[in-house]
Amino acid sequence: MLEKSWLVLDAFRPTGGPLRLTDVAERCHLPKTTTFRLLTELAEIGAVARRENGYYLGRRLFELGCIVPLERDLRHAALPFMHDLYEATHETVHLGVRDGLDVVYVEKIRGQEAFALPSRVGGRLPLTCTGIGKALLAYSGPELIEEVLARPLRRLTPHSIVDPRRLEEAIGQIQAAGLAYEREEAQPGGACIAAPVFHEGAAVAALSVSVPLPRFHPTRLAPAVKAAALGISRALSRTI
Amino acid sequence: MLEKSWLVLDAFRPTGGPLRLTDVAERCHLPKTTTFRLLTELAEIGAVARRENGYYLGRRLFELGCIVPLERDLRHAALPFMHDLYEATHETVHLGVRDGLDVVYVEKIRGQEAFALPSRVGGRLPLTCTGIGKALLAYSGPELIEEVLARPLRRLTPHSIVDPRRLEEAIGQIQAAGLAYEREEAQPGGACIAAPVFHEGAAVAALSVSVPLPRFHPTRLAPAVKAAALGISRALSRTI
DNA sequence: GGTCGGAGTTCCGTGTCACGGAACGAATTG
DNA sequence: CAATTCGTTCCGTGACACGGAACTCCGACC
Repeated sequence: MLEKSWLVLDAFRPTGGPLRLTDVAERCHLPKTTTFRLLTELAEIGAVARRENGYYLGRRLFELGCIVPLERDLRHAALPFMHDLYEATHETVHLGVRDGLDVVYVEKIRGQEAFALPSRVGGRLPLTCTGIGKALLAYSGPELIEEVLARPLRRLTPHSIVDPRRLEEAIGQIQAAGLAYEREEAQPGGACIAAPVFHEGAAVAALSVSVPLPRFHPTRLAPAVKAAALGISRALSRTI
Repeated sequence: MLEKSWLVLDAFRPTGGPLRLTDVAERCHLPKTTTFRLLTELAEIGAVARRENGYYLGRRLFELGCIVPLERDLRHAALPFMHDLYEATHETVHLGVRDGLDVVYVEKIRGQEAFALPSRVGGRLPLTCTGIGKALLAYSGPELIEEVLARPLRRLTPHSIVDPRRLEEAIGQIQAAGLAYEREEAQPGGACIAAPVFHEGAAVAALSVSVPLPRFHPTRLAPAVKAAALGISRALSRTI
C-alpha cells in the first residue's frame, strides 16, 4: 500500500503531470482498479490533484518538499552569493551536491534570456557530464574516482567525456586550477564553469555559471565564480 | 495506512526535522509501534531520512516536491522579473498565490542582509496579514471578501488588521491604487508593498518587496513593483 | 550496585481493509 | 450497431496492517 502509493507518485516523473489513469497504471505495472483507488486516496490527501485533463502532483507534496532540510544550511548560505553572481554575469547559476554518481541540483537562478538547460532543481545528471559534477569529483577522493571509472561513462551529448583517460586528465586540470570547465558535454551549445564549495575540508557542493557557447569567456567568469564559491565556504564555516 | 503515513510526514512541519520517534508518535496521536513501522517503511522508500539524532524529511520528497507543477507557468514567467526587481531594490522579493484564506508563497528571493521574515517558499500566512494577501483579496471578487469578513480576522502582530471596517477601507484603497501596502502587520519592524499579477482578467498571484521599516520608501518602490507585476502579467499572456 | 524511567525495537494474534478480477456506463471510433 | 477504450463501482478473499505486550538498552538518581 504505502510502497505502491509512492510508485504511483514516481510515475509522475519527471514532468509532474498531467497523466491519465491508464498512463499511471501502466507506468506502475499496477491493475487499473488499484491505481484508481490509490490515486483517489492520494487526491483526497492532496498529494495529487485531479483536473479535467488528468492527474497532477499536488500541493501537499510541494509544501512538504519545500521544508525538506536537505542541505538547508548550504542553500541558506549560498543563495545570497548566487544572486550576486547572477547579478554580475546575468547568466544561469547552479548549486549542486553529489548523490551517488549523480549531481543533484539544489538551487538554480535562471536568466531572462536563458537558453534551455537540462538541469532542474531537484533533478539529477551524471557527475561526469557537468561542470559541477566534475568539480565535485575532482575533490572527492580517489575511491569515488575509481568507482566512476569502474563502470562505463554515461554520455549526454557527443562531447560528453566517455574515455577514462580523458576524464583522469580533466580531473588533474581541475585540481590544478581549482575550477572545472565544461563545453557542450551536457547540452549542445552550452558551456559552464564551476568551482567547489568546501566545508570542514570536504567538497560539499559546487557552484557553476552556465553560458551559451558564443558568450563563453572563461577568463572573465573565473574570478567571479571562484570568489562566490569561496564566499559560500566562508559563510558555511561561520554557521557552525 | 496511506493516510497515516501522511500524518507522519505532516508531523515534520514546519521544520522538516529532526524529530525522535516518540515526538512523531505523540504529534500524530499514534501508538509508538505503528509510528515506528511507518517511519521505517518511509525511510526505506526515501521519504524520510534517519540519522543519529532523529528522523528528517528525505530526499525523495524533495525531488518530487520540486516537480509539482503548482503554478509552474506562473513561476517560470515570474522569476526573471523577480530577479530584476531584486537587482533594482536589493530587498526580499516574494511571489504568492491564494489557497483558501491563506497566501501560499511559491517563490522568494532573499537579500544577503535580509532580516528574518516569517515567510517561506511553500509556507502559508493569513491573507489579511500580508501585502500579497491583501492584493489578492482586493482583486478576487466580493464573495471571497465576504467569506474573510465572516470569521474573526487572524493576527500575527499587534498591527495586523483585525477590524473588519479597517479591512474594507484598506481593500478600497488597494483597488484605487493598484498596490497594497503593509506595515508591521506580518512582522514587527517589516513593511512591504505588493502588486497583483493578472491572467485572463483574474488576479492569479501577487508580487511583493519586503523592506525593514526604516528603509521603507513606498514612492521609490512602487513603480518598480508595479512594472514587474505588469511584466509578469504580459509574459503569462504570451505563454498561452 | 540497584532501581527506575524512558527510549527504541521485536513479536505475534486478531481483524480489517487492501487487493484486483469482473462487470458496468459512457464516450469515441469504425 | 459493433467494437474499443476509458473511468468507475462492486465485492469476496486473503494478506498484512494494527497495536498491545514484552524486551533491550541506556542514562539518571539514590
